[in-house]
Amino acid sequence: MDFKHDLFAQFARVGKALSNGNRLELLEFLAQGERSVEQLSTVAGLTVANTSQHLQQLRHAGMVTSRKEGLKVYYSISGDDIITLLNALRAVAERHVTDVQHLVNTYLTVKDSLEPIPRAELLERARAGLVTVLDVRPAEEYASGHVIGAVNVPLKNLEKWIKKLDKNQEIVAYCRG
Amino acid sequence: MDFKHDLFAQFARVGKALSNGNRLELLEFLAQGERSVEQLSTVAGLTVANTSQHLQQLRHAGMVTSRKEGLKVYYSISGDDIITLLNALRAVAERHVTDVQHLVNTYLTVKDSLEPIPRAELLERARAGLVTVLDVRPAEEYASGHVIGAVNVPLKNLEKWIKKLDKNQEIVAYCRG
DNA sequence: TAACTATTCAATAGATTAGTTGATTACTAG
DNA sequence: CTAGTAATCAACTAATCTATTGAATAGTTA
Repeated sequence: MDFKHDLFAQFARVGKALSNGNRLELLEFLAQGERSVEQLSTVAGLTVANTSQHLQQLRHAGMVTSRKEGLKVYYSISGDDIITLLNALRAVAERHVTDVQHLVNTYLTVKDSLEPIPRAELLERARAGLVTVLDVRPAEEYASGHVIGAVNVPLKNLEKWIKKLDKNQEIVAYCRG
Repeated sequence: MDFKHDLFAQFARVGKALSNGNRLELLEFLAQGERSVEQLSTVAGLTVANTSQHLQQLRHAGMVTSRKEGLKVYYSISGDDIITLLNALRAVAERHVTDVQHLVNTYLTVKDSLEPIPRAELLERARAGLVTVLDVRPAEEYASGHVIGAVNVPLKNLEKWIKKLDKNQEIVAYCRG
């Protein structure tokens, strides 16, 4: 009876798509909205060809869809369940992979916010797809100088989310370049 | 700035753990409760050494914990967030990987339930760790002769879940051997 | 039509992963 | 102490994956 074996092999197709850091990064950007291959390649620091291939793997796993418009091909997340999956993955990594906690703790402390950006500019940059916004406000558990989690905020929520924050509270965004 | 790169690489550690069908199968069994290496190896059809190595990868990714008691080592899922992650993964695979739908549809139809098992026996077998219980009742969308999803039910929910079902409705369980 | 751009394809080399085998460790029971 | 059991370790081969390179395709613009 190979049914079970085959079934898990198919589940693993989705798992494989998540097994590479660059693909996860691409997915996180795509979670913020539709992006062209070129945008994705520059923001992830990969060659265009390489990016294209990763995107095709993601498409093959059913996690992204593409649409051609003129010269450009725009990729986007293929459903909300993908976002749910990414969130679950991040949650597990943050809770259980000690290196993640270590990384976050050593690179980011509350005092030296990496790059305080005016919120208007932040929104604009996020729209342009050049920034990944990470909510790194310290969690209750760790209030004393260390941040515990970095949570990606999809673009559509960003606007609301910024308004909710105290004007004096800093938002730390991680951006390349 | 390698922070971002490193961070995604760590996230990918969890993804890698999910990238292999055998590991996913092990996780599904573990989702039903604590199991010894030997139990896991027989139920997944792997050698003990191979199973042990997979389990260590899972432990390294923080997804399972182990506890030694006498000669045996018992592994278990390291938190509810792992269950959440597995559910999210399954949901994506079922929705987006067409081969999964094809597999489920060709192997299982409503009429020829693979193995109708008396519910008492089912529960007992599940407790023994020899069965994976799949809820394959047809979803609304596909009501006409095909099942759409196979949902794994953790053991602790199984009892309640069985009671809720109409006595006449069949449960299809997939079991090895 | 010719030049140009964005993306994909195909081939390749190096790195990583999976499964097997046989030895080794840790523990139990006689 | 000896034999036996459960699990892990170590070494190895085959298979798969990643990134790079250069060529090919499809669409646009002059």
